[in-house]
Amino acid sequence: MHALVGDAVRKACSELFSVELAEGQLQLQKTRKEFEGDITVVVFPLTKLSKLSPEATGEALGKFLTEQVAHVSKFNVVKGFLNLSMSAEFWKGFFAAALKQDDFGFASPNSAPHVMVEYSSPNTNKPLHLGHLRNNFLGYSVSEILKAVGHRVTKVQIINDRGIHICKSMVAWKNYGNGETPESSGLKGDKLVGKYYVEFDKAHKAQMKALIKQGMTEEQAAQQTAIMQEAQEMLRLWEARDEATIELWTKMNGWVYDGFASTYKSMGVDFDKLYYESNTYINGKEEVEKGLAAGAFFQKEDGSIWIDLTDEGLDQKALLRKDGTAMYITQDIGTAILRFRDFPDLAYQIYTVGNEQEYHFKVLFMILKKLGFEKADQCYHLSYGMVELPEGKMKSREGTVVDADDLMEEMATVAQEVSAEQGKLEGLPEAERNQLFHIIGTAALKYFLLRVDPKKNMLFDPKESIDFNGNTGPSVQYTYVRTQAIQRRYAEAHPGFNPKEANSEGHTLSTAESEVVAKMYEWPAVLRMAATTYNPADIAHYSYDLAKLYNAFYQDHQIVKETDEQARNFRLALTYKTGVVIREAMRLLGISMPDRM
RNA sequence: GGCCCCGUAGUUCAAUGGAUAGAAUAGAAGUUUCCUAAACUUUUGAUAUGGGUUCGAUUCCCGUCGGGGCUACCA
Repeated sequence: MHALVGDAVRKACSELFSVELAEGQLQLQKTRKEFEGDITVVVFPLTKLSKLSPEATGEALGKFLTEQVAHVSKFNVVKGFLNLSMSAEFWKGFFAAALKQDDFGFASPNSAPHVMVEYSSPNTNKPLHLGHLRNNFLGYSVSEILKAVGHRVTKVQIINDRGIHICKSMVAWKNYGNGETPESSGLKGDKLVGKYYVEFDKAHKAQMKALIKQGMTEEQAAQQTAIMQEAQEMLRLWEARDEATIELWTKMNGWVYDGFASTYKSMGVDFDKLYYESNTYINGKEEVEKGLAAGAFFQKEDGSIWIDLTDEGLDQKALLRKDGTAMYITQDIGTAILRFRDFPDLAYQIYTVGNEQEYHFKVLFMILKKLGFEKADQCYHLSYGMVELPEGKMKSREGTVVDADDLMEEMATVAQEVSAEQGKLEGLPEAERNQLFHIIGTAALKYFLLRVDPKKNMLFDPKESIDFNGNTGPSVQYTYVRTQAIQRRYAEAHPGFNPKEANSEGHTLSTAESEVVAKMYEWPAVLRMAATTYNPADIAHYSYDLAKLYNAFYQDHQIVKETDEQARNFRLALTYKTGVVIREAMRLLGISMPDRM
């Protein structure tokens, strides 16, 4: 429609005003719903060419377009806006074509370049929390959206399994754990390890207090506590491959992975390949050595290796410690290069990481460039905002962290309560019901987190449970369930009915019907936009809009009971296709559709 | 201190420089002898502030005020 009208307006301008439109002078937008029409030409930019008032220019264009262009049936001019209406045949023709196209809106698989999407990337010393949920849902959804527009996608995560943080948990477990295991305690593995991370912090704080009393400054004390020294010693032992340390490390990380696996399963996300920092940090060290030899980096007297980014307006940045051990950024250098080596056809990679690390990635990409890495420009930081609580940022020390498992479970409970209130699902076996509650609960959560522009910070209030009414996941699910229920009902009396084949040639579309069709028409463009901006929120909003229009249509149209065969066939087809588009759109958000609820 | 991001109905979110700033929720008023009311209909209510650019600014530029983040030989 845009292309059709765009070309026509260009032609009109050259014939009416004898000028060629420059890029940017042609402005087309969807007509606002207060006005009559489907597509609007913004006339202001054209007045300079036409040398007429905005109104007169609009009238002239409108007259030309309705007379000369097929499918443009009517026009009206309001101020400087030319509203064009497409003909009924245009909408019916579009719907008939879309109906038969099972992959309507989607590009064919592997028709676009191979991309890698990194997300999740947890530390292995504590359980996943609300921030990880936004990260995982976003990364998973962006991957699905990229696949939908034809990319081959490899989903990965880098597991931060190495470093002082895990050593802290290890020391605390060794000192205070009495051999406790997930089996003996009944705790999920990641929760158990997280518990000892907190234990470490407690002991460390207590020891600091004592040292400060003896006259040390806070900074000194933080370095000097016995337990901190022990953790640092453990890190040294780990890098030296000390057998007992590696054994403990392997065991505790194993517990964490078991815990994560169950959380990921509950979230409905997965990965094609895992990278472990404990492997990639070695590559990073090698790359840093190479860079030093090539003169990209420099070494300080104490032996530490740095990069000078002051020319770029940034600071100097350490890349390797004086004792030669790797830092966070060291392994990131190695990982980036390793990934392109693992997948030679990789066009680019996307890092789904919070916006507090924007500086880190800016520096990382600059380092890669200085190293002469040819794919340095093919790395993109998909930066997303934090999830804030009413009292501000989540802080594990203050116990204000919202745990991922707890939250998902709570959402399922709310789903159960809502369902019970309305007396639904009573005949269903318990296992099936619980599965439904999980599907509905996670839908509410995913939609809540994905409907917001990823770049923006957002607020979550744990005291107010996430809504199930209005612009929410369950509400969209409900509409889908409605489309399925109607089709089931019709099939009872008419087995073998195929909405794709049913004849509705003679049916004239009502306003509500054509609004649903017009919204459906937008789907391919919405999907492309979401893919180019890495923004699942576009898809969430679209799904809700479509569901809302369908519900309005449903409200005052008979479907199964409609006596006119052509009208009934059309409405059944519309119901079928709306269901398909909603299901596919929500699938791209990682939200699955129940058959009933 | 320096750098970056954000201030939109009571609240949570929308709005490629375009029309009368949209939704949801909360508040008010309605709709179930008819395919599931997690729905539908009506209604109240907002661009922090002062300038500038523009035919036109929530959007772009500058200042002020407010909020957040980064600025480790932590990850």
